[in-house]
Amino acid sequence: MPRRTDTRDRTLRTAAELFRTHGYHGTGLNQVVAEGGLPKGSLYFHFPGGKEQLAAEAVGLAGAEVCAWVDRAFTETPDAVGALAAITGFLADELAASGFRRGCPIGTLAQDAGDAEPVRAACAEAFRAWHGVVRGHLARHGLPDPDALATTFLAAVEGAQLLSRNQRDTAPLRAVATALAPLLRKDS
Amino acid sequence: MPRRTDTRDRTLRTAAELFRTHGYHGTGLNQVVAEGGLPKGSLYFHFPGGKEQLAAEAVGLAGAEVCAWVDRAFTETPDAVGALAAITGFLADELAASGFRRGCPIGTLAQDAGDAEPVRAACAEAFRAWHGVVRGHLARHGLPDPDALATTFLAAVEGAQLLSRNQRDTAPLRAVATALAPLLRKDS
DNA sequence: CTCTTACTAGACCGGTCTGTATAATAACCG
DNA sequence: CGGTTATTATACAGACCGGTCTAGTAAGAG
Repeated sequence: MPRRTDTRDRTLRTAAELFRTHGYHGTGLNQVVAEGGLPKGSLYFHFPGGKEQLAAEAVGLAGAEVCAWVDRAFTETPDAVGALAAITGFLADELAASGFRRGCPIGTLAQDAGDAEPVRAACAEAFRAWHGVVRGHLARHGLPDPDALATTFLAAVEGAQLLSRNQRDTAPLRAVATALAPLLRKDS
Repeated sequence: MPRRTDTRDRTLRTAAELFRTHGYHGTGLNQVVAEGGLPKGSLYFHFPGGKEQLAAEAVGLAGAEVCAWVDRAFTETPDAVGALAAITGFLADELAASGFRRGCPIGTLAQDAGDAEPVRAACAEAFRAWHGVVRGHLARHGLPDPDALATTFLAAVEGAQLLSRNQRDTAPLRAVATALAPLLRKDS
């Protein structure tokens, strides 16, 4: 039986947008419905698991998009330093454009939806996939200990987003891009 | 007029503990009162600014403690590499001991209390102070570009806490300690 | 003892939260 | 046409939210 409306998808995207801005507990389902002009009656039809399922699926969606986008950043630049610069640069632009309101769709939920196990698991899975992509590219460039390096890459980018958003200043993202560069050169 | 009870201080500590565990919106004031065995009637006597003031002051308190502790880590170790290892090691132990429940008292609130301006400002101030301490020590060790390096230090530690907590594994904190070390040696 | 001030008890407000009813509508299938 | 399934409308339950209010207790000052 094929789906006949796009309500489910629109719900997911509206929710993802609100979650990354206001966090898990800071976002109400009524808010999601209102913001997206969505039919309230169908919320628990499409997501019988309630808010937790909604958030978990939103994280899954965002995670896949981030992975694809990071992968593209690495393939479209000659080396890892360029990829890092592209990634932090894009994040900085996006952050500033939103008035420093929208955070990372995964990191934000990872912080305050830790008690909702399905959401936590979805975030962990997204981070794992993201880490795998970065590690693969670092290894391809012949960098030493790509596993720990990829983890540090992720942590620094995630932390820099946090700092930049909180301080309403893209400086942390830019600082990470420059300070981390030496680790991403072959001769380090 | 001197204070006659320690209620205010106990409220602050209970709130800080709950906030770093469940986040800003995930923590209710009734919960704070119940958890700490605190007099509900006096909540708005001590904190007329309500939840926002409570959270902002809790962040201030935690921020000062973190600063002092980081400063000690740097003075008690011969070089920056040792300090980073001590810091991440302690954080990993503390995190694991709490069953991966308690996050950074500043970072957690910075994520999901961004709309509560006083709380956001308190977090920004705490990060600023923390950054100042680290930058000072890195400069003292003669490291180049201590400002950006300190920012990266902070971002990586904060991000690693996020990852470790979410994945219920101290590996990210340990990975950051090893991968970031080359940047903290004089001959880098 | 009296008075002032610091503090607490605990009920209560309107509002919002997630989640659940029941029933209506709308499309496809035979 | 009838029947099945997909989807939505709407009202509401029950709990909890942050915050306010009034009344009162108790400790120090004079």
